[in-house]
Amino acid sequence: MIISIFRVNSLLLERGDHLVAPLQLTSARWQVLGAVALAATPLTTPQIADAMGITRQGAQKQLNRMLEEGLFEVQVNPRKLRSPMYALTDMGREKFEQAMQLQSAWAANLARGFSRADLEATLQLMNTLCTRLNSPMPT
Amino acid sequence: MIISIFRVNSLLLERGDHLVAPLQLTSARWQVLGAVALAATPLTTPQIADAMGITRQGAQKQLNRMLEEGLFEVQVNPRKLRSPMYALTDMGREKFEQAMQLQSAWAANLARGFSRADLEATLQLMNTLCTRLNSPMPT
DNA sequence: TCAGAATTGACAACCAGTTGGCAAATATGG
DNA sequence: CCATATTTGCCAACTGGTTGTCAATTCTGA
Repeated sequence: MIISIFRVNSLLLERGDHLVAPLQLTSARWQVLGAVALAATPLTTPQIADAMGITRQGAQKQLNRMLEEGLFEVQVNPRKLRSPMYALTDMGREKFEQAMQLQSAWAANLARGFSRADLEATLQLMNTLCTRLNSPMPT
Repeated sequence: MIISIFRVNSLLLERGDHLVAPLQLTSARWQVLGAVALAATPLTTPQIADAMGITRQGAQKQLNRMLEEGLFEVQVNPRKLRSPMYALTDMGREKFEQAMQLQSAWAANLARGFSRADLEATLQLMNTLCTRLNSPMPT
């Protein structure tokens, strides 16, 4: 099953890349957009990294590039001058909307034939694996 | 659920790396070992890449390094001089055995509390996703 | 208050994988 | 048999992500 997960993961990334390529996006950028779009307030780099489950440096790379591309704008964080908060620009919001639209058709097609219960059972198993993989950290 | 899969995947890789680090392995090398160990006969680079679901260049990189480390040996392919076949050395076989031993305890712990049916249902869903992600290739 | 700890951004080096180009070897069809 | 197409190995550049280091900022507690 682990190997299946590897396989599905790499296929999802590959197909996801193709899906959003017309929008000048990649899976990675799309995830960053999503992290900020779904948050109630602008986020700092470390918060975005946490939300994505990657390191802050990895998130920073994408952020810096997407800043230049005009998808994000920084808001000075009054409490922490070192750590600006990132918010979507109108352009960024629009990109995300477009991506979500493509994605919903794609996901619906992938999920066809599975019941809600099937999907939820799988999701729950995944989440359990997540917590188990996180908890015992025998450094 | 897609995001959960991303999360589980990255955690599995990270933990897998830690698991086999004492053996001077990484998840990637371990997968290459597995591809060859589980095959009936020695494999060529493209076959290994296919088995792993990566490109031949990616597989080649690992193979070249693991050749130097003595985990693999090449057998001249009588039909195709350009494309040697890779077989495990005794050392390579031993490494793989050690990794499998570590892995079985790890996997059992991850899977605790789930019934065989749960796991098989999830596996089947994953495999279905694999085939759906593979089939419609609107280049 | 202020010394030490933790957070954060920037930078560089690295890993795993991809793409693309090239040349050599192999396969295929007329 | 031979021209052409495919497979294959190698090389280089790139992407996304990691680790490590450094310096600047912020937080904490005595």
